[in-house]
Amino acid sequence: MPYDPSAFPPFAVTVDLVVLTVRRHALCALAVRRGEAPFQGRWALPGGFVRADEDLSQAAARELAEETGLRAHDPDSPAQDNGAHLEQLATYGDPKRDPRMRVVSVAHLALAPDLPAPRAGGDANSARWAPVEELLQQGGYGRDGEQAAPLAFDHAQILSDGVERARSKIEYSSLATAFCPTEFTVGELRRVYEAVWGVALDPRNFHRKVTGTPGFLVPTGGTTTRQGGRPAQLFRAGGATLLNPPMLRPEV
Amino acid sequence: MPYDPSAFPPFAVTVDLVVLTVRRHALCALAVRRGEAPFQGRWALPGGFVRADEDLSQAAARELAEETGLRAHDPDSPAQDNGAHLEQLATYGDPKRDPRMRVVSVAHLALAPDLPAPRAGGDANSARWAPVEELLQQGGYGRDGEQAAPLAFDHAQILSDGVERARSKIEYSSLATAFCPTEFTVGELRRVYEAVWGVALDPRNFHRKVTGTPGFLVPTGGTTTRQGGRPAQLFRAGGATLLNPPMLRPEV
DNA sequence: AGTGTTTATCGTCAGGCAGACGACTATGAT
DNA sequence: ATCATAGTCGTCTGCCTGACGATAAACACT
Repeated sequence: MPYDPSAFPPFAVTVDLVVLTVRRHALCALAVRRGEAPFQGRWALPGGFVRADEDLSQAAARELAEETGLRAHDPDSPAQDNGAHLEQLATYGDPKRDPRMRVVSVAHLALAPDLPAPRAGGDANSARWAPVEELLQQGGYGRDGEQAAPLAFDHAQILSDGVERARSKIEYSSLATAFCPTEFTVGELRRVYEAVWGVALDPRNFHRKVTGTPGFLVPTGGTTTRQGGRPAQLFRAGGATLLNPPMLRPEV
Repeated sequence: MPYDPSAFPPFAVTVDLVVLTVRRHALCALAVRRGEAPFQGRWALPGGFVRADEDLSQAAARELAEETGLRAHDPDSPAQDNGAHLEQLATYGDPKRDPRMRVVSVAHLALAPDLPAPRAGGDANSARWAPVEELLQQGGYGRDGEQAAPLAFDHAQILSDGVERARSKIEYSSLATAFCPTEFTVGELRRVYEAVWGVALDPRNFHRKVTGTPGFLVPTGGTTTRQGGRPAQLFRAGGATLLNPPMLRPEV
């Protein structure tokens, strides 16, 4: 059977980003305000079309840089620089997910340390970090008394999937360090786990666990008191990516 | 900015399937022989174009049924009928992955019990179950002395990712039962783990573990001697999908 | 200077689970 | 009858975790 270009329907392909960070003890996601129909004025996940000569991961990295200024890690290289972790999440292709046309969106998950205010084309009003609970709740009112309209398109589902991926992945990998600055303390890392999982962890058992896992943390020699209290040792992320045995998420 | 249909490049979107099963103590994948260029005559993963009115999971289920006759489970329903497990794996969109045009492929992973010979349009010579090692090795010769040419396109990468997903997922979920018929013995389930992981497991510890995990296995009351030796109890898959604590894959 | 507060860090102890492995049971094959 | 094969039940030991006590080192008060 010869190749027939009319044998398949054309699609638009986009990348959407779930960019997560931890701010003020809460798991937050980057949201942008839509300036055009459909869903004009509603919050959405950042994203855009994949270009003709671009790989999917390249498109995701480009969108991430445009929205946050972050460079993405190559997932295969050691996590040494200050870039964000970026990985493919899932692909969403319901025929009705975009009322204009057939769009397949390849969602990606990015984890970033706490950043300064987002810059979206210089318009501070069109992008923000919002707690994921606020973005995912149906109805109700957000922190500023603003009506919490649901996210545009199927972005609530995408965000929910991304959060669940992050929650499970910090169990068995060292990914939680992607939420931390280059140097961090055990307590700061513990507060990441507490924010992402929404639970309280025992500081003593947590300290024993993370410092006892080979390759997870590397002491830098320095200390800090930026959290108050007794000075804490500073660490960098070690080379290990898989934690064995994993961190255990407390029961419900 | 108004909606501009020329603002994005058109893509073809396909689904490719990694269909795994366990045959003769080996993890096998379904491969089809390509009848047309490019890669004519080479083995490839089954797959096809997503239709204009179809969701991605629908397209994957349709392709699975066309290739194997299996109906796919709804991933949210209990695994009671004899359908196969089907889940989205990852999406591959390198601009050069198909020399003809820009194709984005949404790969799916299917796990099936041992099946009769595959039927691909009635042509028994164009589809087969092959051990994944054989499909993934570069060069060398397969079981029948046939030159083991690499899989077409980037299908070796897709297959490799699918196998890795299956290997890790049977650790913390009850998915290994998807490789078994409706009723199975503990020994048969253990041989599934051994084939997928490529290791030997202690039959006594394995028996203690799986029968002691609540909701994993439900005894049917029957017994069988189809494996020889002492009659073994028959079980069905229980309702539990997540195993906590997980099965532990032995160290390398 | 002393006291309280906060955070970090070390230790102890009991319970649970996994790996190693012995022992016994119930079939079919020779 | 004996053997080979597979299944099932126990035991023991070591490791890890959760629960918690205790100490250390900073800062903010008074």
